[in-house]
Amino acid sequence: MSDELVRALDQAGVRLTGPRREIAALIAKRNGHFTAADLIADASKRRLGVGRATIFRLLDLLTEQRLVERVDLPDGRHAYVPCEPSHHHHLVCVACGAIAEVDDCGIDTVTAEAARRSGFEIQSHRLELFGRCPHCKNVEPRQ
Amino acid sequence: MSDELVRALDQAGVRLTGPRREIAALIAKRNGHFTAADLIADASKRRLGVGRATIFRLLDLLTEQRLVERVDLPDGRHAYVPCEPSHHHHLVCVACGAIAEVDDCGIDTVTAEAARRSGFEIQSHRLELFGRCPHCKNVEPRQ
DNA sequence: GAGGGTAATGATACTGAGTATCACTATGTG
DNA sequence: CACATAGTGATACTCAGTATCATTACCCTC
Repeated sequence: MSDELVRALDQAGVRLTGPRREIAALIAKRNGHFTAADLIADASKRRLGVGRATIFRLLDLLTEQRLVERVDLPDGRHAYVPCEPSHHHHLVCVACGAIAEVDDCGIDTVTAEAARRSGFEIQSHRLELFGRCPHCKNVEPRQ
Repeated sequence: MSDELVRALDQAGVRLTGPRREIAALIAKRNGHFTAADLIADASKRRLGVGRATIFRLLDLLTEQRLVERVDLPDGRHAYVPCEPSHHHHLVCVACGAIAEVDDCGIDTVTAEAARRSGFEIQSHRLELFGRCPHCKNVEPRQ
């Protein structure tokens, strides 16, 4: 649950404050991606006295620590995904918001080929896959 | 030049208005990516009487027609890139902003593999590569 | 070429995400 | 326990993008 995030924050050498624990719990309670607005809504719904600014600050911190990654949804919104701090890519379910992680199965050959053709020196890349997760695929077979 | 964009707009069955021609010229004059804010600044610098709303509207229209594509920069900003209306990916030079297009050299095998492992049904994907273009690679060899 | 229906425009005001500031609070170290 | 200071929430702000609406100008028809 949220323990994992809290533990990681502790190791990062930052203070373990009440608001941070509460926000971590909110994040743990969501599965899949969420937006900053989601967390702000959650917090105000439960009347935690947590300020908007604190939520944005924690998201920045978590992103810096690579405990969370920012994903740009196809519609341009920014979402966050709690994840392993290693390099990988995300599969986003457009129906329910579930997220799966994939390690780079073969992407390196693609980037190498692109570099060869273009003459660019590639430093980083971002691959995002959008579709339907196993569950949603069956529930609404097509749409 | 901007003729290409204007011609494409004509074919799309929309009106070829003065503001649209002027914005198309601004886009043509930039090479590589640009943000909406760039165009707004250009327009106000030249005292074209073009409103902000019109610029956003034309960007939407161009995006719809696939004459321009939106790229999410690593820092979260939204940029636009004039490009061919076929499916492809972008190489973005982080130093000068130049853009190169690459067709999907092998990405399909990657998405197929990811789908197999995760059970997702993949509908679309987005691959963005960031690095240094051949010119910038040589000018400042490392940084 | 003129007339007219209507797509497009620009001004204005609005929304909503994210940031800056700053006095106050609470954490964890010594 | 005391204290330095990281962290907080309230507030106000900026900036991208959208909605509205009266006015303008395209371009189709004649």
